[in-house]
Amino acid sequence: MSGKAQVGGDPYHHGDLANACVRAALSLLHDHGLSGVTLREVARCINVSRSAPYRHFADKRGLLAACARHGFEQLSQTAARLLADYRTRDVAALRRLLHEYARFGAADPHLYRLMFASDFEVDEYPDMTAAAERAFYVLQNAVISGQQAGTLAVEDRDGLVLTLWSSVHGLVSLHNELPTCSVLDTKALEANLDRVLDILLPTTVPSAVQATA
Amino acid sequence: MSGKAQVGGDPYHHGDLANACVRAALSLLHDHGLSGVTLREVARCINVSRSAPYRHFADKRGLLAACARHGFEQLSQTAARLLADYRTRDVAALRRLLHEYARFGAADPHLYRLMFASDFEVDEYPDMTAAAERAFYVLQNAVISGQQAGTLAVEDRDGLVLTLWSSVHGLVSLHNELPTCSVLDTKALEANLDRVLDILLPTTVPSAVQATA
DNA sequence: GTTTTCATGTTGACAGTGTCAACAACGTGT
DNA sequence: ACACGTTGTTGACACTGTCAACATGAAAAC
Repeated sequence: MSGKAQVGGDPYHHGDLANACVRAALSLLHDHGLSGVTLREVARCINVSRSAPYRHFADKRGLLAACARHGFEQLSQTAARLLADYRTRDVAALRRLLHEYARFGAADPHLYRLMFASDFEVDEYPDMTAAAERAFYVLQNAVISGQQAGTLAVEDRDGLVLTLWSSVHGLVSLHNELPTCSVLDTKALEANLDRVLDILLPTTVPSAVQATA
Repeated sequence: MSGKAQVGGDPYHHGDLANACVRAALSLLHDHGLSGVTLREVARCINVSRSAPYRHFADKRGLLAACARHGFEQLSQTAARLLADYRTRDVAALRRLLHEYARFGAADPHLYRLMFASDFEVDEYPDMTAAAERAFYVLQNAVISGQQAGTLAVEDRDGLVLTLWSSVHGLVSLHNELPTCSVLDTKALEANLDRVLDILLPTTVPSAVQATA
């Protein structure tokens, strides 16, 4: 039960092979795309034989699912930290959150694609799905808080959550996959995100702009 | 120069191998996903030797890009036909178009993913990119027409196009990739699309009902 | 009509991959 | 001290993308 965490002396029994595999796979994914992620290359990166990962993952898809899960957890943690830092719960906070989401998606397009466009079956990796669900809860709560703070007024609140998430996800996806498409207008991702949010979150400003003013 | 179109007698010289490859690949993609699309299997489907496709496509990616291109062309043709059938150019026509887009994306999730989430490089397949651009043009024109008809009033018109497309694309993507996600509320794709469009395209119905009135 | 040429299809071969069964090394409880 | 289970290794297999060398047949040149 001792968490020996690879002190370096033991060539056998790596100590933390599962996490090491995920880290190596994430690194390969970031640098060389999905086609660059090979079980054999992953093993090579961490100086382990080619089929060692099979003691920790059922197959290659299992490792990739673990990578996607890691991505979702990183996303929800980042978002939760951001929301914790800023105590205010108005539209400005929601916008900050969505910008953070966009930055996350743009920072590692290959990982983002793995998270949102790899053909995992519906109930194949419940851990991954749960992690994804947790990330969405953070966004949903931000919208609900914004509404309770009175700066968001909509009938179909869950519809707004759905719309916001679809829009931002779609925008990130388009920027990552078709960056030269004319509809993106050669603008940067966050500039376009602001255009989208200006339409989706009209600041109903006339009476009171309390947030940043 | 005779377009002999495979009369069946000639086992050699297929006659239309390039298109046959694309069709077979599309069929395999639809039925078995991307991992089921194999050059060897494609060749097998059309009774041709394994490396025959190399006379028509530089490599496997080339064939896949041709499939994606086919998808984009099908999309823009469907959309253009729809717009031609209905002569009206109001918000209702725009909604019909976006529903058609959603139906297209849901009809073949694997193809949709290939079109919007396969790591083709930016300038790698100009034909495919051009076909994609043409499809977007149809949508853009529908929005412009809707605006000219007076039923759409927005400041940033291109921003609205961007927002609509991001939303619908994102929604389709989420439905395809994470169909059980709670934010989708177990509703069908087109029901959720209506929720999104109710927010994005407030009907400002003939007489009154200013959205935030 | 013969011959040349060239696009198109075939076969053999190779390196690389995911995966598994059989084996080896190590930590651990008895 | 010793058996055992966990973890890592090696050999092997089927399959893949890809290419060079060869085969075929239709059209062009003569």
